Amino acid sequence: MHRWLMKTEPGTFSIDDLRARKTEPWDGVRNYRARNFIRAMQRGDDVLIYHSACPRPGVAGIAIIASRPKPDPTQFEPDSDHFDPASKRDDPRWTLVDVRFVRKLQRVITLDEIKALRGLGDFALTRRGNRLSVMPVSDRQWQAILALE
DNA sequence: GCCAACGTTGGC
DNA sequence: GCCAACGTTGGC
Repeated sequence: MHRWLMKTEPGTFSIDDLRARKTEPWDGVRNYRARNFIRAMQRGDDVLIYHSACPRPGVAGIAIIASRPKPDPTQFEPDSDHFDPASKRDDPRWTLVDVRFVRKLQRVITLDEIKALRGLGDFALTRRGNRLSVMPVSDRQWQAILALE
């Protein structure tokens, strides 16, 4: 069992959207490191949903992984923003999982608060200049962040 | 294989 | 809107 953090821009798809949709295929990840984390995911893994590129960046809710990793269909759709003409049907380059809503936090745990935590060890979210949209979260990180709620 | 140019992310 | 950081592309 693993824990993860997945970023989303709330102006495009927020924790409220996920609540309304219940389960959402997490398409459009086009970064190899992020993809490799997606490929390591298993049904039932816990996820922090993080709001980025917005006035109050931070953790906004909790979800779980609701499918095995599978090919992201948007890579084969020419009209999609995520179309990848180099990806092959018999060897798809990009992978997604279904993400299921669990709950919205009572408040957003902001990036500033998370940065102020100590003793979290190495954490991609607070590393300088990090742009990774899917990353692992340790048990200690998970508990420390949610303890702020 | 190197590296400059360019594009994207995302905090501020 | 700015800009630092980082990934990707493509010429050589």
